[in-house]
Amino acid sequence: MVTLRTVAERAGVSAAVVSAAISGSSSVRMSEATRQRVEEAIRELGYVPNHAARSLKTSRTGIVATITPNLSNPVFDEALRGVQDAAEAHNGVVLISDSKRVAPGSNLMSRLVGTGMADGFLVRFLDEIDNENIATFEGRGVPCVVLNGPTDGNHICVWVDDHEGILTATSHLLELGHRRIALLGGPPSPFTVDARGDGFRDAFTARGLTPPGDEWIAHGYELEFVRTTTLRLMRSAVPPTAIVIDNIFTARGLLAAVADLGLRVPDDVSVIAYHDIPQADYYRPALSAVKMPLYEAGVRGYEMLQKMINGGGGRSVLVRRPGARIIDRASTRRITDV
Amino acid sequence: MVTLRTVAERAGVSAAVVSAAISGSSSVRMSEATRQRVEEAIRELGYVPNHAARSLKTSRTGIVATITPNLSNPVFDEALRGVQDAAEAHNGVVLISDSKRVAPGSNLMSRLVGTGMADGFLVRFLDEIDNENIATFEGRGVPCVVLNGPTDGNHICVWVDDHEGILTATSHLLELGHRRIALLGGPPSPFTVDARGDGFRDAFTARGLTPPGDEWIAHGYELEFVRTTTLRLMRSAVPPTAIVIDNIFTARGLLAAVADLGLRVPDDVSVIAYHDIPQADYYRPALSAVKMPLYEAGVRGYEMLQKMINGGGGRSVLVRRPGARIIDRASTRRITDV
DNA sequence: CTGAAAGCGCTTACAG
DNA sequence: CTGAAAGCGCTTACAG
Repeated sequence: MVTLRTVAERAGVSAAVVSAAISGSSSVRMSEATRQRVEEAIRELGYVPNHAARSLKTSRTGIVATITPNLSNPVFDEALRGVQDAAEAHNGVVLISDSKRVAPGSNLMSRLVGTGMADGFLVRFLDEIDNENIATFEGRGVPCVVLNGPTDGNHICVWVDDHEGILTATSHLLELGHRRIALLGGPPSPFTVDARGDGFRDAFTARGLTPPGDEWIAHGYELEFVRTTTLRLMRSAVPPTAIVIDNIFTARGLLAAVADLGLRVPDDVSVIAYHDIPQADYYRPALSAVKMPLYEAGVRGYEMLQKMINGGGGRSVLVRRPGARIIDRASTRRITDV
Repeated sequence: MVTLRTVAERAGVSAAVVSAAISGSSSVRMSEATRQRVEEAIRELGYVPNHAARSLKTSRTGIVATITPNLSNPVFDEALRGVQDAAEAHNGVVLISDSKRVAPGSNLMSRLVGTGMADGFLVRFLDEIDNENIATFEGRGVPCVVLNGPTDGNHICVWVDDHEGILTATSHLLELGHRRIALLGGPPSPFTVDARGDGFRDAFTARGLTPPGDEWIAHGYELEFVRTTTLRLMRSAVPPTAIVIDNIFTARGLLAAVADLGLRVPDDVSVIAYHDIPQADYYRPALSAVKMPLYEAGVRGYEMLQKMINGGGGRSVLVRRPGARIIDRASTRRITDV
């Protein structure tokens, strides 16, 4: 194995000089000629610093762990891309874990927390398990940023503005003439304030309209829940003419139900999905969606976590730039009379 | 910070005893009473061994890195679940990376390789970039197992039997009476032997039938490629009555093209997808698919990698248990005359 | 401008 | 059955 020592000997300098040449430490200065010699030796030997030794000494790993409920849900993928790009820019590495495996008290959890394997955690908040995990991190003083959590709660959260997002989606439908609109899906809110429901209702009240009652708002995240709820909604005496579905991944459950009833989108129901994914173009009809700054939230989450790792205080933030944007495809239509 | 020393002092023993109590090393023996005392001290202090110190000493991290082209492709998700479960069983941790970021010569690549951040790599093989990455690992003597590679090539590969899988899908269509069948999608084969194409053709020849010509076989992995190819195929003078699509994720491109032509599945074309995902139930029509032992391949890949990490020689293997299985949903139909 | 020394928190022969 | 010592490969004051 090639170590610092090997390089130092080859270059005819001490280990301290090699170390400084690599990390650019200011406490050790050297001539340009020396630096050149060291760099040449590094190249010739193919030297790479040992990660374990480095982090033992510095108490930093450069690794940030993300914990997310469902790896193959493409909605989180975009936020994750932001996290990864930010990490790359900071010379960091991202360790991705599935929260089903990082249950509180699990083997993996205890290996991750407190061993110094990672400098901090980015947790996608969805349900009670995540909540317990977050508490575990915070209880041990491990830096932790929550993605998709309430910014007015007890944790440091970074996410997009769900209120604005759902309001934008709903407003789009209202402007197309729809009045009988349902809000479907989205995780059962673990927060005191239900940002999604409020956004939905506020779109109506801002226009002087009475928002639909609670029977038009359903919370749940499973495809099967979305499917059966859509069935119930569309079979009711006065069915909705449009549905806001959170999110585009679970929209498949809605689409299946509509097809099973022999109905068509957008002829019989308009559909707009919360969050956008590239594949939406390939749905038939292509799904209209509201695009949120998920990528930006990922970047911001990483940066906030770094700040906390470096001893700075964390602060919850709602990422609002760029704002919610309608990506109009083919699943909504204008209606004149109902 | 609570260290080994703190625990040793609390328990009134030396550091060596604490270390042995934790790792079960056989070189140090102790009385049951002593072990109890140590364990109590560990519990009281909430001690967790420092990962960096441990791996510096042992040259093992317990971390395995997986590199995969597309995190949100649900097909790989199942293999990844296998990898993660196997890791959990071995007290290991899985670090997941996106291969678009681990480009050869990239920052991330050089941080991952040779620094000892991970003990070994599991690389999902798809294109030229992955190929270069694999070469980099092997060139540096870093243990590496390739998922989805050719078992008769130069690398240590673990994957499922694509020949059997596509043969099973094709046979299913043949048994339903189809003769004009196309094979669509799948990565352009980087291998000398095209297992998928062979499986397709062998299904015909095994029945004494002449397999379709090359114009009925298309290789490509992008949704757009699948869409335009389907368009071309279905618009030809004598279109196929059935299509085998590799894989179920790119099937969306096919479905979009069929819908755009005003055709219906399975009335106008039967469709069977290679690889199965839970969401297939929610496609309309629900997509029939061939389920492969992807989970098992993930487990096996992890285990093979561990063997290599421990100095054992690796060996390419095709995971064949359980064998390819048809999950019959609603996208294929029997035809009597064409 | 450069080198020698201490030490990060562990594990593992080795000595008693 | 238990303890003292060396050392994994780095970084960082500190001394020259």
